[in-house]
Amino acid sequence: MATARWLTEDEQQTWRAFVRMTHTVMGSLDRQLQRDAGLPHGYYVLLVKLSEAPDRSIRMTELAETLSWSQSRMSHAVDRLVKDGHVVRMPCPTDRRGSFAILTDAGFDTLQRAAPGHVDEVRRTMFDNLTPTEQRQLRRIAERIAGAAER
Amino acid sequence: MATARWLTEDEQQTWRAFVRMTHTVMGSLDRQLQRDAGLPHGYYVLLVKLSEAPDRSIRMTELAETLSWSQSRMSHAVDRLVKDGHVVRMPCPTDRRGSFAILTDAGFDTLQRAAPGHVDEVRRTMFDNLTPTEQRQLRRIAERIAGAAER
DNA sequence: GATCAGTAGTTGAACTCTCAAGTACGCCGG
DNA sequence: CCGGCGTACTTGAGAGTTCAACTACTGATC
Repeated sequence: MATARWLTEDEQQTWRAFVRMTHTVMGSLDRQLQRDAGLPHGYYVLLVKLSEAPDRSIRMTELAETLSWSQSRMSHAVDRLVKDGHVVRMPCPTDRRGSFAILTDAGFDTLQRAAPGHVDEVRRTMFDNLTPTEQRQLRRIAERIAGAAER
Repeated sequence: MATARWLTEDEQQTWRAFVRMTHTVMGSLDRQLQRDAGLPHGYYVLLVKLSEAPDRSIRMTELAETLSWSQSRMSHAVDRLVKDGHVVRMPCPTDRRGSFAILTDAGFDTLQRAAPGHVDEVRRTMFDNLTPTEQRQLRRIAERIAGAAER
């Protein structure tokens, strides 16, 4: 790569602002969810995915793929959620290697209690600071960048 | 908060794209730096800050404030960087409670070796996917959102 | 100069995430 | 029906982060 294509002053500023943005937004969110529901953001998303699935249950591997998590991470996370009573595991009847994670009623309750505060926090940190135009721009940019990484 | 202001479908999509973007970008960056320099992204930034400071040294508290880190996190991080020989601590002569973190030559070398790959990764995941217009838009949005959180 | 709230930093435990193995099962080709 | 390769997890150790003490010092007050 010889002498790398260095960042221009403007790119530098953009990059640092981007990093600050992600840390402030994700940090606020994590703290809010931890405080109000005792869950990190990732675990909240996990529960949301389960709540949206038929029978509130998803195979571990599929869940891991959906969230772009490693199987190991998923296994540890479900361990914790089982301990808390938010989730139960069920062996897969057709493939004895596999198992399902199933959202319990208690888990669903936690989700419902956490959701309003979560939405407020998302609004407060993001949408309240964006004009409709900026929101469209951000969506387009985010989809482009996230999409590019998926190849 | 009564019945919360729910997210519209469009906001929902924007939000999920945003989360995907931050995870893919920050994830790639962390993996790249971990692989090539044995450092998480935060530690890289820490070393960069030190390298930009007069005498390559900064008071612990000031460093923590600059990075929006807790003092505890800073203390643990510097522990690790000292073990690796990237940083040394020096007691503050005028305030015996305080101490400086100082970037060593070895730390500076690590930084210089890591920088080109890091810049490439930033380009690859971000700037290569943005038109100049989008880059301006992103900078403005990021500064706005990051700025709003600072009050 | 004794007191005492505040500041600077460290420490240890609990938690999450990653990475490398390990276990158990499914699915083949021979 | 039996190796052997791939899949679906699980496990354990190591590293980073947070949170709640805790130590040591400063600066202001009386």
